[in-house]
Order: sequence, then C-alpha cells, then structure tokens
Amino acid sequence: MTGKSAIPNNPSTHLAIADRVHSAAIHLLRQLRRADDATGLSAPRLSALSVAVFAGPLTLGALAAAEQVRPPTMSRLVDALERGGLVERERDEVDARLIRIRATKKGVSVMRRGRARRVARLAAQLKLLQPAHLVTLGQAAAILDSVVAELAAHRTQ
Amino acid sequence: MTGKSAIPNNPSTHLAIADRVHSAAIHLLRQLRRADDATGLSAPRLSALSVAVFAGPLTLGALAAAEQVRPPTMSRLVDALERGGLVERERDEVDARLIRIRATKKGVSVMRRGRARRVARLAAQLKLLQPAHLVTLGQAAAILDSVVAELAAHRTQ
DNA sequence: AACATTTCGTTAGCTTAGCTAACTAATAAT
DNA sequence: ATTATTAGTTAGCTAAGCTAACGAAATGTT
Repeated sequence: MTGKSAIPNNPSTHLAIADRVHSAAIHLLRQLRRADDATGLSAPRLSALSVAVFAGPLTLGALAAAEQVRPPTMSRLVDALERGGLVERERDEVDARLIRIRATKKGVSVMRRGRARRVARLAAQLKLLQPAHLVTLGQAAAILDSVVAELAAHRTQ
Repeated sequence: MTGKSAIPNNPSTHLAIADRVHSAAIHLLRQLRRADDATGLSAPRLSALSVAVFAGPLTLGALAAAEQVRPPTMSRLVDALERGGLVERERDEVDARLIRIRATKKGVSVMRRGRARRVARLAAQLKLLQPAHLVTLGQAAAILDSVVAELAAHRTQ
C-alpha cells in the first residue's frame, strides 16, 4: 500500500505516524490473510471461532457485536463453522429466539492449532529481529490496543 | 475477535508477541474500516491510489506487486479508480504491453483528503499519547514493514 | 524470416466477507 | 388480543481476493 511516503509532511507528526501504523497493519494482515491450509479457516472464521472458544457460548448477536459485524454476516460465518463441525447452534431454553453458539471439542483444538500456525509465520520472522526491535513491537502492540480501545469506546458511545 | 487470551504462554516470547501484534492489527483495522465515507473509497482502492500518487506512474504489475495483490485484482481496482477519474491508464511508448497507471490531479487531491480523513481518528487518539509511546509506535511501524516485506519475499519464493 | 517462448494485462468464473432490506418466529407491551 | 419489538435468517447486492485461460506484444532460436 502506501508505504513510506503517504501524507509526507513531517514524519514525526502524529498524523504521519498514524498513517504509517495504518499502512503497516494493512500490509501485515494482507500477508497473514490467506487461509491457513491446515485448518482451511479464513481470518474472520478463525476470529469468530476464537471468541466462541474463549468467551464461551454466546448468542449469535453477541458474537456479531464482539466481531463488530452485522448479524447476517455472523450468521454465515457460523454456517461455515458449523458445516466444519467446529461450533454448534443451540436454541436457548428460556428464550426461543436466541441461538447460542458453542465451540465443539474439535473447534477448540482446531482453533488453537490454527491460530498458532497462523501466527507462526510472523513469529518465525520476529525471531530474526534484534531483541530491541522485538521489545519495541511488543510495547507498540500494547499501546495500540489501548488506543484502539479508546477508538471503540468513542465510536460506540 | 480473539483478544487477550489466545496462545497465552510466556508473553515475552516471539510467538506471544506475534499473536499480540496480529490481534492489534486486526482490531485497529476493524475500527478504521468504515472511516472514509467522504471519498467513497474503500481501503484497497485508497491504498492503491496512494501508491499511484506517491510512487509516480507505475505499471499495473508493479502496482500489484507493491500492493501484494495479483494482477487481476489490481486490474479491477484500477478499473474502479479510473471510472472515478482518479487515475489514468497509459500505454508505454517503447513496450506496448506495459500499462502505466498515473494518478490524475483529482486523484491526488482526493487521496490526500481521503487518507487524511481515514487516519484522522487514529491520529486524534495518538495525539493523546505520551511522546515516548508515539515514538515507539513509529518505530514499530517501520520494523513491521520490514518484517512484512520478508514475509512477502519468503512466500512468493 | 519464421516460429516458439515468455511476459503483461485482461477476461471469465469462482469464493468469501461485508452490507441493507425484508421476512419469520418468538417475546414483551398495551 | 392485538401490537410492537427483538433475534436470527434469507435474499440480493457489492467488493476483494484468487486461479485459469486468453490475446497481444516482445524476445529468443533456428
């Protein structure tokens, strides 16, 4: 994508840094996007599965909200995961409109391995970095997450 | 998406850092995704336009490579940009197979405004950070870009 | 000079992910 | 009892990504 020079101006500006961070994120995800051949799961599916696994059984709507996606979109993602035997739909006992998405055993193990594998390529590259650079990345991730949380808060408000 | 707990392990491991960086990137882009109703340009289009603007006239293949995308994909992105009057296709004088993609005046200005707007929300948050954190993010972006370039190289091989 | 090969971009056709709008079924409210 | 709201799905669209196959142009071989 844009690379070094978008919004060139003064490179130390927050705007310039925002631009570069944005770029880097796009590039990274492009690289990691391709389906993990081992699991056959795309990023959105793996991501949804991840929430199902770690946040326990969730309603479809809640899952959609967690993934910041509309219900129909999540409905299809769940279709795919269900087809693969990774999650199950359960009707709620008390409120029959609700559908709880629960990860299966298979879903749990596939998710773990899939995510590990997905990130493995990145990890392998990181291993080649100078330790100081690795530290910088770790710190940046933490900072970014807090920034993103702020963004999300201001948006949903 | 996945959040804090995927592959938790030792947080200082390159694998753990890879996971956190990956997470952070996903979260960030989800937040920024809708950003640019003003230009009507999607992220991939804005990104391609950005390269066309800043890396000067480029062949379609080079643009595809820069965007880490296959030629047919870029061909369609360029179609859309051309329809919007943001870029032009020019046949090369000496080698008639080549097509140079050149940003128009309109493309340049739209890109600047669009991208600025897209990143503006992020930039606004960054402004609230401690200067040291801002520096860390800037460095991290640079490091990440080189890492991603390596990833791309190894994958294409 | 003629033919074969390679290269560049496009076209065709597929999948996935996202959306809105409209529908069904179920619950809640009046 | 009827009406309104809510949850999820279906239908139908757009966009982005891919591979395979193709035409046109350039290059290499004989």
